[in-house]
Amino acid sequence: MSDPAVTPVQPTFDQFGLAAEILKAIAEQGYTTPTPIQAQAIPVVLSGRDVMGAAQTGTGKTASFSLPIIQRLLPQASTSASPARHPVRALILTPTRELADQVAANVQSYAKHTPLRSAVVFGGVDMNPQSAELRRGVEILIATPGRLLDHVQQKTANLGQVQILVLDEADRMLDMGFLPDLQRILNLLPKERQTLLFSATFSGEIKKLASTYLRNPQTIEVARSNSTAANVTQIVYEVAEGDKQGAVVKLIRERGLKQVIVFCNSKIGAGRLARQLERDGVVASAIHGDKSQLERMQALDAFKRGEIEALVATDVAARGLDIVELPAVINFDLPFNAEDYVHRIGRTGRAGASGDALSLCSPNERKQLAEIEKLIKKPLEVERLVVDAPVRHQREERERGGRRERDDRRRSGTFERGAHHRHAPVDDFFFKPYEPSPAAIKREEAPNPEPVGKPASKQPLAALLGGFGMPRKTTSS
DNA sequence: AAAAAAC
Repeated sequence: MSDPAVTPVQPTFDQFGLAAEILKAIAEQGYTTPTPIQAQAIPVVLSGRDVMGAAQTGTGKTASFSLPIIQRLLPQASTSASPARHPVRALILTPTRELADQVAANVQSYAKHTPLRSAVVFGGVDMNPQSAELRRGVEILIATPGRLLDHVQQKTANLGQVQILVLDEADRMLDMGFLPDLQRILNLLPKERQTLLFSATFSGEIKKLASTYLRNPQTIEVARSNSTAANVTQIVYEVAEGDKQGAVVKLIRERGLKQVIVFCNSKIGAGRLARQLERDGVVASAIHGDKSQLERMQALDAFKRGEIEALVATDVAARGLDIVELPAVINFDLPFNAEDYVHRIGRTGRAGASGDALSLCSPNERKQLAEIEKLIKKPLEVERLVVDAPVRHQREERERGGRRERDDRRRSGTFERGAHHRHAPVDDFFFKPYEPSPAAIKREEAPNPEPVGKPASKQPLAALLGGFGMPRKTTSS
């Protein structure tokens, strides 16, 4: 579908007629050439038209709306200190707090040579500093919906003069059940305004939202939706569920990964994996919705500063987060929602850099893998990954089934519970035969040896070669 | 099925 002829002269930021203060900030950020979405969106936003934008994160989407918004607000910018002279004129809504924070940092840097003021408000942190900042007056407000409505109720935010609204990651906001909040916010805004809607996909719901709240929008689409970047190498490793942790350590060590996000499907799983990685000598930290906002921000900052090797995350970090030049992401679990796969691996291979997306797939995740391949319209390369010293306790606990005590889960990861390890794992055939390496033998002699499991010879060779061909005994209905 | 987001 893409037309190779449409890559003419290198465009520059000068061509848009942006103010010198903005161009200066862009240059200071080290940007010279607009990305495709920027080249397309900036003129349209400057013209005042509504926009329906489809763009992956990592395509320069934030600048594509921030820069022209700043330009459009600039002529009205007041240097007056009076808060009344600084009503909210542009409102940017995002689904997650981290994304709000990040967009705000970008806006701040683009507007730093202008008199425009920006602020960010989101939940999980003290409202008072936010209220104080809002009272001082801001032209550009970045927010998550819930906290914004809170401020509206407290009368610290007045949306009556908003001229430009941005709905960033709109599909995500709908997924997260923000529609009622969005509707309430939209009803507070002037009808006469410019609305920019960005979404990874144009689902029926998104189209409905757009037809209700956008006026004659210009559609902008860069890179087909649901596609994955060509510069990202995707590998799927088939691995038994209980060996995933060992597999992560192995991948990090073998590939010498200094900065990697490891995605898990559950908050408990993410917390547990982070602790286990730490025990294996990987500097790791978890980020998920049960962590306090402070912990979340600290983990993210430490990761960005390179103080953490592995950031173990739920899908709170799947979208929008921009960590420069992330060399790799690992999917510890395959996401339930195939679209989330695209978002997760969008964390690597940013802005032309190459990246690796490494996914662990256990036998019971075959269906998810198939869904992903269907969505991205290409088969994924599947390799076997042999883990020398499998850590089996997790799987055993799970497969012991009903006998599990309620808080087993929380304490899993403790090796000391030897009595619980007497059952042989049932799905060892997955990557057998098991040939212990010297390191594995050493570990077998360690204080709490794991049973190695049923001899592999009992399993048909086809199971080994075919890998995913074996049906898994269902453990529940 | 799980995650996210206001107090």
